[in-house]
Amino acid sequence: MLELNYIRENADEVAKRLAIKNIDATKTLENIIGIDARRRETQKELDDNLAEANAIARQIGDLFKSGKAAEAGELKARTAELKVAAKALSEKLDTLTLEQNNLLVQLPNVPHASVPVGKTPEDNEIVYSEGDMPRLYDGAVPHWDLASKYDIIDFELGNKVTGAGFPFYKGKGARLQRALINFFLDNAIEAGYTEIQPPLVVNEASGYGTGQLPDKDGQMYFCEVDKLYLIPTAEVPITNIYRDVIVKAADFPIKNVAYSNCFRREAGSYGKDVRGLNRLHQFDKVEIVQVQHPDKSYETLEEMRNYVASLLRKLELPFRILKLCGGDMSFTSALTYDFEVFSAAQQRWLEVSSVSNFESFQSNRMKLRFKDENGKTTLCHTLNGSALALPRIVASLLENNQTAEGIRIPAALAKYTGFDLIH
RNA sequence: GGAGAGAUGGCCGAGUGGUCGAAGGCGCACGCCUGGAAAGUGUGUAUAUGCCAAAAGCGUAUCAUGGGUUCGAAUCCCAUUCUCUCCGCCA
Repeated sequence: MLELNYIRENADEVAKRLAIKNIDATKTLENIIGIDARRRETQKELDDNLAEANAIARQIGDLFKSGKAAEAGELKARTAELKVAAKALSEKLDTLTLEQNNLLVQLPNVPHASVPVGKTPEDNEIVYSEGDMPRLYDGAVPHWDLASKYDIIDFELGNKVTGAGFPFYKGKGARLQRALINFFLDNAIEAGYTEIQPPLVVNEASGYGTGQLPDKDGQMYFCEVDKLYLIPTAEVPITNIYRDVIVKAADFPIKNVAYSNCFRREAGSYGKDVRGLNRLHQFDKVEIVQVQHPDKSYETLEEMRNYVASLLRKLELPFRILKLCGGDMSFTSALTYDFEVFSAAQQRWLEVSSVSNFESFQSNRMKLRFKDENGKTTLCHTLNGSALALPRIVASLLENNQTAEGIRIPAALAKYTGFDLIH
C-alpha cells in the first residue's frame, strides 16, 4: 500500500510512474485525496465533539464529589446531544476511512525510476547473461519424458491421488528434491541468512500484509472452516513475522531464509506453460527475505541478485537476468529482476527466480517500522527472492544435463544427492 | 470436542466506575558520580491520528478484538479470538 502522505504530496509523480505499469490512476488518486480532505475534516469535528463531552464528564464528576449532583442535569442533557452527534460523525469517519482504504489497496506499488516502459514480457530488459547455450545430443527430450524414462517424477500418479499439478517424486527424483533444498538452505546460511520453518497456512491478516489479498484472492487455496490460506510462497509467513513490529535500526539488515511447500491454484493457466514441471499447484521453494533501511534497500537488491546468480553458477546452469518492464511487474514490486534458465529441450527460457524490492509498500500495510536517526518512526523496506524454486531448476537440470548414459548431476549438487548420475 | 481460569505498556505486575496512558519494579536511553567500570543517583522512556509550514504544544483514540450500559469504563454486560489447567481424542 502506498503511503497516504506521499500520495497527497506527489499525486502527479505517482500518476506518472504508475503509467509505466500501464495503469491510469489519475481518477483514483483524485478520489483518494478528495476523500482524505473530508476524512480529516470529519476527524476534527469528532475530536472536538469528544473533547467537549470529556470536559463535561469531568465537571459532572466534580459536582458529584462536592455533593451538588442536582446541578448535573443540564450538563447531562448536553452530553446526550453530543453523543448523538458523535455517533453520526464516527460512522461517517469509518465509512470515509474504509472507502479511502479500499482505494489505496487497489493502487499497485510505483515502479523504480529505472524500470523500463513496456507491456509484455518481450519488453523486459536483459541486463546480464552467463554461460553457453547447452548443446544437446540427438536423443534429447523434454523433462516430462525424462521423468517417466527414469521413473523419477510421476505426474499420472499425482493426477490419480490428488489432481493435475501435484506430482509424485520418486527414488532419485525425491532425493534430488531433498538435495536441492539442503543445497539452497546451506548456501543461504553461509550468506548470513537465518533459517526459519514457517507455518504453511496463514490467516487473512497475513494475506493482506504481504499484498496477496485482496489482489490475488482466488489464487490461493482457502480452508473455509478455519478461514486459513495455504501459502503461495514462504514470503507470506516470513514477512508477516514483522507485521506490527518496530525493529531496531541496529538489526538491519534482517536476513531470513525459509524452505516451504508453495500452493497455487493457478486459475487460468493452460497449454505448454503447465506441461510437466513448468507450472505446478504444489511445489518447493527456498525463499530469501530481507528487511532493510530505506537508504540501503537497492544495495541489498543487488546483493540478493548476485547471490541468486552464484547459485545458478554452482549448478552450472546458463542463465540470464531480466529487469522487468512496467507491464510485467507484480502488483507490489518497485523493481524486479527475473532469472531465467534456458531449457534446450523445450527451446524456451524458464523463469527460476524473481528478486524484488518492495520498498515500503509491504511495510506500510504491515506497519513494519523502525526508529530512524532522529528517533522518528519510519517504514522499513522489504525485499525477497526465490533462491530458488525447485521445479524449473529440476526441469533444466534434467534437460540440459541429459546424455546417452543418463542425467549428469553437477558436482556441487552431487555432494548432496549422493549420486552423480540418474540412469 | 467438554469444564474451568485468564488476557493490562519492551518485560514483570498493581489497578473493580471519576483528573488512568495507566502505580511500582525490571529493561532501555541520557546525565551525575568514578581513573575506568560496577554500585548508587537524577531525568526520560508507547502507538495511531487530527490541528500547525514545521518544531514545541494541544486535542482524540488505544489496557486481546468488536459491540453495549453510563454524564463518565482498564474496571460492569454481551459476543469473538487467543492462552493456561483438567478431561476426551490423537502424530
